[in-house]
Amino acid sequence: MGRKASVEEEDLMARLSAVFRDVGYEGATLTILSEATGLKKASLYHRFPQGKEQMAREVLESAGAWLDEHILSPLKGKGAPNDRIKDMIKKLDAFYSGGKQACLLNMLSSARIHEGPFTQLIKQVFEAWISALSAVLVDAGLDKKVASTRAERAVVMLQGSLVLSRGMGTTRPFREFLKTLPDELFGAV
Amino acid sequence: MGRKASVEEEDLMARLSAVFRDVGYEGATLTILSEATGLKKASLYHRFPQGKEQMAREVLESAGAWLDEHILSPLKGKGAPNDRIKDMIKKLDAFYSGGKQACLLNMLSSARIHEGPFTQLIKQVFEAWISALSAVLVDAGLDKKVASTRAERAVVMLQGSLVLSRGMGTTRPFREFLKTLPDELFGAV
DNA sequence: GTCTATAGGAAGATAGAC
DNA sequence: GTCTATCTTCCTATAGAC
Repeated sequence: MGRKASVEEEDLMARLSAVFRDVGYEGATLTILSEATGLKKASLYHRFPQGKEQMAREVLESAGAWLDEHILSPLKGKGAPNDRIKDMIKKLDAFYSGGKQACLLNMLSSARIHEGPFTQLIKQVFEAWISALSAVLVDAGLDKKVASTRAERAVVMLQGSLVLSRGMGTTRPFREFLKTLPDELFGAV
Repeated sequence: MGRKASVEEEDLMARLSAVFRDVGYEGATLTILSEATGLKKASLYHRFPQGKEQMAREVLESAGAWLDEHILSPLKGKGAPNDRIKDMIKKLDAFYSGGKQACLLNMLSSARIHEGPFTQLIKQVFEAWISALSAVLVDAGLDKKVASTRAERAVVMLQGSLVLSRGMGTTRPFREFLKTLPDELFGAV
């Protein structure tokens, strides 16, 4: 881990990411991105020769890598399934700032850009997420089909709770989602 | 119903709405809106003197009114709760084109616009929706608190399933949501 | 690698004819 | 009410100094 990404690089990505998560691809102007990073436009173009599209793509790739390292890998660990889920919930809470920050996957999948270079990447991240969650449930003894259905439903509820949290101006839906997630997954309803 | 909105007016709103649902507020340029409606920019400004912001606001109000008339009112009808939900599901399927079209409430809540004039409206629509759903569940004999929780969860899953459908390039999550909705609401899990 | 300055074009918005 | 033509502003992107 951290094999090549320096701290400054990670910080740069985090700042760019925050903008895209706030206002989406079209809403993220170079002026805003410049202010958020402290780098002038020309400096951003030095780092990202292909401009905003490259920024969004690298931010998305970076988020995918972060998810893989901090969420999906631990999910594939060797603790009890219930503990692994609890660990994930803590990470999710931090990653989405308790429901105050939106998800890149949602905010970037509306890009008006020509047939979306993000489309495939977004799809892959969703699939990897569902797949990893499903594997944990299979470990917990659930039927493969049931595990798959519940894993996808968990991701659906994560996304939906973030949408409602933003739209209703309260983090309650997201917090409620995190609280009920173990039961939703393991079926103790 | 239909007390003042002419057919052409409704059609205009539907076309504008389709654009905002596809590409969001920032992504919806006047050029795109013009092409989608068949009206030149100046004609759009004649109808909407305050420009794009007014278009988005009226589209949102129009959608709220549509929801109220075609979804929430029938939900408050006098049939069996289960039938009322089934009726809603049919309407939702049509309204979201089987999961192919996104929700305005999600696509417009990212508007980079100054503190969002849509914020309050979006919140109201979410609340009205949850409230109406909750009332049906209370009619069905559920505890008020439980009804409220499940109603909100249904809206969460609606939004989440639309996000996943768009992001994964398949309407399956949305269709799956519609299929399981009655059980999710009435608790026959 | 970062900056100031600016080019070039697309965006939102308006004037005025019909 | 709708149009063509135009204005102004903002945005993306580049040139070139340091």
